[in-house]
Amino acid sequence: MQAEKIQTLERAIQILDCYTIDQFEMGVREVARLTGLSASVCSRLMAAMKDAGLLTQNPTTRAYAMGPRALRWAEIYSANLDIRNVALPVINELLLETQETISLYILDNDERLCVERMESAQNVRIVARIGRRLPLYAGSGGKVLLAYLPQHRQEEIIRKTDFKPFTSSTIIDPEQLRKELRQIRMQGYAFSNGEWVADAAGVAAPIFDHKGDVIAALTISGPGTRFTPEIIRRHVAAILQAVERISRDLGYIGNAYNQPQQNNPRY
Amino acid sequence: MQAEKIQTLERAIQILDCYTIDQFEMGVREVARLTGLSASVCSRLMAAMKDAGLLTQNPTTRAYAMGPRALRWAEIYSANLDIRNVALPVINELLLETQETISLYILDNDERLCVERMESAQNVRIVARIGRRLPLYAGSGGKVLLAYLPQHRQEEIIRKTDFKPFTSSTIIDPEQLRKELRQIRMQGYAFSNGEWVADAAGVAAPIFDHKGDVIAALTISGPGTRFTPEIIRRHVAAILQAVERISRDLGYIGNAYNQPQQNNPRY
DNA sequence: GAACGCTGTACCACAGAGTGGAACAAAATG
DNA sequence: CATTTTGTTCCACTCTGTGGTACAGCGTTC
Repeated sequence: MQAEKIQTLERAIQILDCYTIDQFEMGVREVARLTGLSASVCSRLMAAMKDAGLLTQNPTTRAYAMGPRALRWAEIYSANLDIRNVALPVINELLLETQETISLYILDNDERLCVERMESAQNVRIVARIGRRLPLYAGSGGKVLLAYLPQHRQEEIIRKTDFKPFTSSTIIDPEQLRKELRQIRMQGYAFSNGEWVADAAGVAAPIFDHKGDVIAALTISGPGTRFTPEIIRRHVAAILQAVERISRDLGYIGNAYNQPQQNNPRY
Repeated sequence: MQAEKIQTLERAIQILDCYTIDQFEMGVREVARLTGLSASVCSRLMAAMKDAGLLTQNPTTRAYAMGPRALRWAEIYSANLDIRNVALPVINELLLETQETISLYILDNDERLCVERMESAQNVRIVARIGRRLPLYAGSGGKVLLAYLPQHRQEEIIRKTDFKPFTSSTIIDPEQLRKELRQIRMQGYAFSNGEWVADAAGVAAPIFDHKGDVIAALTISGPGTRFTPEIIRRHVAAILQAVERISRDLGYIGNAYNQPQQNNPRY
């Protein structure tokens, strides 16, 4: 089942993964250094990827940058991700209502993956990036996804996790995390302040599919200074209403065995 | 310079390209048929791509669909496409003002490539798809890009083009196209009605970079029935104002040798 | 329920695709 | 002008990827 890796493919992916939002232009040699591949391999692979449109080459610098070819693939993936489609209009409304950045995360490979975001128009705002991967133990969205996982999966991930203190508020004690996850399950939403990025706060709530499984987390995030107790209360109410609508649109009918949020003041 | 193709890479790309918005789930054998590759090759490559996250596999059907891996690459490409970033807020305003679908196209490989779109919220609307490729000779956006190309490039593309009548309104006579392109250059914008999709009309205008080259086309599109002469006049005014702002934000200072739109009533 | 068609995957001998060190020209740097 | 660093090309070698075949599993169909 765990098939043999295709070397060429792995290497091509490795090369593309070198590029980031900040490091968006890199030469062959630099990529070779980062990947540990030989310069000739990188040169040939990257030239081929240029021909395919996966990379572009600056004619003067001769350095490479990301190309447009992946756009269509990403679009196809997104288009057929039905959570995203259902959530989109609700996210839009939530943005108008809260004036903060709204993001949608799904669980992918023991991490959370941002599949949609709409950014606040305010000058001071949280920028989210579609396609970005973040840890599960830091930030409200991550904690929500972790909290609603089946017990054994949750425990497995916590045990595997190498806790790093991104900020002074990051939860690095597994026992404290477990305690907080229990509380999140009880109240139906999560709150965080500066766990992943200092000064960034957020509230998050889980989205259920027709089977009653949690498949995504919706978050409202912004600078911590704007998250006063009164505002937090309003955001919690807004996000609970939003995830309720999305979950129902996905065919979620009630609460099977996830004993969630019915004893919460949702409206 | 035209390096030898990397077979494995080409094949992997070929496989991913089989998937579309409508055909988003396909089995190994079907992909093999479409690509002409052997089933074993497809199986192995696709299994590897699954491991990489480029594809996902439905555990019950065993069929494959697009995976999330390409999201990040697309995001990196988009993030560093400065036209798009500059255009985004203007597109947003244009959507609010016109209530029609707004799209941004760049020239890529003798075709136009949609790199951004915002959709009208109206029930009857044009749906655009980021990453989609369309021909240059049909539709307002394509004609604009073609019109502002250097003469020899324009001629080269027209000669290479295999004109297909997508609708009864599609321009398939090269001479008529040339005439229309000249007019577009003179008036600074393009209009089309049902050239690419019947019942779909649009207006488009060019975006210039700091060198005075046209790097993109912005379009307003919607059902032809809504495009009355009065509305068209309003949309033309709106889009000219929009491309003016975007071009200026990109460092476009005036009109170098592209002798464009200064003798038009822009405001 | 047997026979069929279909699926995705594992196997393995073989060919050739991809490798990587060295050599190259062209810029950039000192 | 020497030196370093860039991306690319070359070519003999090797190991990667190939594809025909076989297999197991699932639905239909007779």
